[in-house]
Amino acid sequence: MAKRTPSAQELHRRAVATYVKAGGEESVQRVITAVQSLTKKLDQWYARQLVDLEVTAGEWAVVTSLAKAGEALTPSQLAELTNVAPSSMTHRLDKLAERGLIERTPDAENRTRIYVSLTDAGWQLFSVAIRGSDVVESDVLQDLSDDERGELARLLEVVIARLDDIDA
Amino acid sequence: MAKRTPSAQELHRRAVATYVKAGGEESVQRVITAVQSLTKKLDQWYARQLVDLEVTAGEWAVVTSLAKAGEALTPSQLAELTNVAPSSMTHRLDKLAERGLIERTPDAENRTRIYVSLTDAGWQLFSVAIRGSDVVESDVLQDLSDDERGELARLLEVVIARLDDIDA
DNA sequence: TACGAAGTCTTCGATATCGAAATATTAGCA
DNA sequence: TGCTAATATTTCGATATCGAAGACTTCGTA
Repeated sequence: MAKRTPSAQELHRRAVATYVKAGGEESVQRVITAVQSLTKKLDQWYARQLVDLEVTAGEWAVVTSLAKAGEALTPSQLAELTNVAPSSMTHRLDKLAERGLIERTPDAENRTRIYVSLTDAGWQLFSVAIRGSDVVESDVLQDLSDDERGELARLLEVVIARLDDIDA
Repeated sequence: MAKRTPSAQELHRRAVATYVKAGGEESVQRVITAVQSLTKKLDQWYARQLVDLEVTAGEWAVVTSLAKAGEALTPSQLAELTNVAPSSMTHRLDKLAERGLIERTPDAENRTRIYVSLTDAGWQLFSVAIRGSDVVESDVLQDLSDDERGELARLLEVVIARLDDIDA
């Protein structure tokens, strides 16, 4: 390769500069860009871990959504939560059901509706994957003290509290 | 729908609790989960904006990568940057070239290599989209003071500086 | 120079995703 | 009740993506 790959830090600086030049506000772009770069890098690591578990990113999104919800969800809700078309969910659930990770239960009260829930095997897969990724995530945050982590989390949570009020 | 959709804040709390229960560390999961939820929500908004511009998320990833790089990139580099298989990039670039947003230039020194660059139309599209999304992003951060935005950016940049040293 | 290994992009067949239409059920209301 | 609209899932055809293999070029080294 002709040029050495620039550091993540350098890429971040360039990205912010580019967005500002294109008309973005600096104080906004510094935050948003940082969040995006972090997610992109994390996604690359998750992708590798998922290969080992023989689960696609889309299937994993379904498993985590169910785990986080703590209750059964419908295919449409899962499609919304995982940013995918409802029609795509059908096949995805088929594959997950084949592997015994989820199960579909018809709603007795509304026969157009189906509830999807994690099986024990699904929970087990979730737990194994989380413990694996927690190791990497821990490494990523190693330069932040406990106080700084708390402050970072607090600031992000302020932003999250605002999310529902926008657009609608 | 049977139950009201829970707030983003409530979803975040549940998510952290779930990850901790599955074996994750709380100070880590509070941060990582917050970053993920924020990105997911942003992605949903970007998706709508991109529909208006008649660009897919994958095509947009190529445009931003080129804009941020500030120089021509090869298809492999673009595939790496946008988390996609190299073979998928071929067709994506075909579509972008058809629309006149990018152009391919063979490398004179190494004939196996092709350089991809943004056309003027490509830059223009980028600029329009950034100015549009900056509005939403500004709204998202409206509850943070300038000092808080600076602190949030600083903390995230500390994390980013660590990214390259992990895994390799 | 010669030749095998490595690098880069594309092609190919299989699979996943999308948006629109089809199917079926439920809700609202005259 | 009966009719229309809304809701929820699936089916279908077109397109996008993937991993493996192919075609070509360059590199390393004897």
